[in-house]
Amino acid sequence: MRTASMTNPPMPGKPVHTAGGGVQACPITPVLDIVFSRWTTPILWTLNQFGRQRFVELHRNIGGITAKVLTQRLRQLERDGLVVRTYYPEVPPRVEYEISELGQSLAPLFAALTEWSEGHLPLVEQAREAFDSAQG
Amino acid sequence: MRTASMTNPPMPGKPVHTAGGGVQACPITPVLDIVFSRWTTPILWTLNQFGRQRFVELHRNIGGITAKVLTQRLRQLERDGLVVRTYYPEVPPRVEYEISELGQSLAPLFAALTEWSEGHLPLVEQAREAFDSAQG
DNA sequence: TAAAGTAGGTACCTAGAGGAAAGTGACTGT
DNA sequence: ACAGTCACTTTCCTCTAGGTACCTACTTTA
Repeated sequence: MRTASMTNPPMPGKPVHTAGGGVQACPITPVLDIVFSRWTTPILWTLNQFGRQRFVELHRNIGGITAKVLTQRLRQLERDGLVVRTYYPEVPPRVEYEISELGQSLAPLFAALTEWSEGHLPLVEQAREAFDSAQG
Repeated sequence: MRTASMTNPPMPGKPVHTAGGGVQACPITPVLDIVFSRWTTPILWTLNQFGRQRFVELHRNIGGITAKVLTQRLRQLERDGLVVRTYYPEVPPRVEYEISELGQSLAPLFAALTEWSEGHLPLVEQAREAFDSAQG
């Protein structure tokens, strides 16, 4: 019975890490919804890595995402100021996406995550095998 | 019509950032499923911040999460080696959770995310307002 | 006798994100 | 005349993560 949230209904398909009425002292949950929700990270990473791209290029480069969801996520990222969309009213229409300055400020975070991944993902895999062989 | 994945069905409720058949060159997606999926971040952050806690303490400190999901996420984090669970077979049973050494290696990442959040979340909020007032 | 606390387990159900596929509009090439 | 391209948009449908509710076993307290 939560009252309808007063914050931004306009954008559809917003993922929500923070559930109903949590006090959430955790300061990094808001970032998750913006940067690390489903599909946003591959999009930002691809744009940051390969630079300005058209819609279909991006679609091919990411792989597995549907056009509908890609559009949704790009709108969301544009609204959040992380991605810049440029529309050329030519005929076949052309749209190009690039990462914004604000989006580029995420680069160190991505680098840190990649580094952690390289160093510690094998340990996670080890832990899983140990856990699974210990339990039935 | 994807063939049933051969990787770990044992653990229920695994969130999946990487969809069906993506090539995913993006190197940080695996980390998202482990560390930054729903509820795992608040759990890890709370354990890292306030240290070893019992189940109900954790439940109260996080807020908004149900006992069932908290149990699921804690099992998953234990399996991944990020959290250590200690069971005391006393008569009101007692269980204590603490962050593991591997989990502590995430602390710099959390700090970096918090720092980014403090510096750039206001800009995201600005961008949203600008976008919303530009569009109808 | 009954409730409360502790750490969950289990069964059922719903909301909503995300997938598949078809439509759109304006023009170009054959 | 008709197909094709691009960047969506729309409709329909499925799947499942997560919520609600109820259960365990044991002891202490009212």
